[in-house]
Amino acid sequence: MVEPLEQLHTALKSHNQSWTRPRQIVFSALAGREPQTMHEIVSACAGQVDRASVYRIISLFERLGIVERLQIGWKYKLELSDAFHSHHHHLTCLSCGRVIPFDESAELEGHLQHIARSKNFVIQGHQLEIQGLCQACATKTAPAQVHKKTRNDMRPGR
Amino acid sequence: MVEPLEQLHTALKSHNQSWTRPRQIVFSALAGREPQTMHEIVSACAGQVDRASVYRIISLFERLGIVERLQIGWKYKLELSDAFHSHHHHLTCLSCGRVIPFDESAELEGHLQHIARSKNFVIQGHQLEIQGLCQACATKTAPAQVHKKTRNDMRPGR
DNA sequence: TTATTATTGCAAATTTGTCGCAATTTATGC
DNA sequence: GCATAAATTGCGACAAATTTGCAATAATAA
Repeated sequence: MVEPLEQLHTALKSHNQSWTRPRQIVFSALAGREPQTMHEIVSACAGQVDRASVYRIISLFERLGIVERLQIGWKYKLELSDAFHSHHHHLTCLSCGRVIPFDESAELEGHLQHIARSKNFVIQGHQLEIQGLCQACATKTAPAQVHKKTRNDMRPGR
Repeated sequence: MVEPLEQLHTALKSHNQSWTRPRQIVFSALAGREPQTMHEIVSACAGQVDRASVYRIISLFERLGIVERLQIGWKYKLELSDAFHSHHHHLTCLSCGRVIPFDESAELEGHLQHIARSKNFVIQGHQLEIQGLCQACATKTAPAQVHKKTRNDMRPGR
């Protein structure tokens, strides 16, 4: 198995991008973890990489296809992309916020191609996100309800 | 066909939520239009509903499943959800930004259920977004490239 | 209507994301 | 290696987006 940092090095080099310390640090903060919010990444790099640089680096990584952002309810999170993980999607629990990755089937892939063709559309990427309740929450929680008394000037569920 | 506002009334009532003027206005700003940015919605309600209230109302609508947000490149947009439209997804052109809606097939739906079951997950909703090039752009545009000299402290996307 | 409870508007505070520019690091060619 | 050119960072200042507290106002229930 290839070292993740090696892979980053290769990826940067192949795009004529510099191999720098901050980029390694940001990458490491992402590697092998659950998708994270920008805030979490910035915190993880605190003292080592400036906030503005984290943004610039994440932005670069996105353009290079090294990281991908996914929408988790109201916020977004970032994770290393398929080249560094395997292509997958997520089941997000609306109750506890847990993110469960899953692989996509060949049939599903085929469907997308079929849909795109019918619209004369050339697919370059896709996201599939499913929300619901994980086993733990499904059993202990009654179906989510919005109660009258509930404060509602807060964001919808993670 | 049911009046959209009637439908909103029913939806709010069924959740024990108040039927208020600001909510009707925000709803109307959304009804029958393309997905919009928060900014566009706030502008559409200018003078009628305060910005903070628009945020609170959209947030409520999301929790009630009245609106859904979808990621368009770096930004997000909001649209009325399936109950007020029909259930569908989008093909987004990375070149011109056009959004092409499409319906999902029964098979696709079946796949999702199958995947969820294998993880003991109860589905409550899902999003499927596809990016690529629409017919017009696919024919006239060469595939995007990342160049060395390109400034990289700007956002990716389109 | 009146009393009670939820929702709004407003102003102010946070949070997030950007920008310019000098200081520092990488990459390159001896 | 070492000097030089080019790219990347850190910093401080901004700007935009989103949230909050609270008093005023509108909606609901009796």
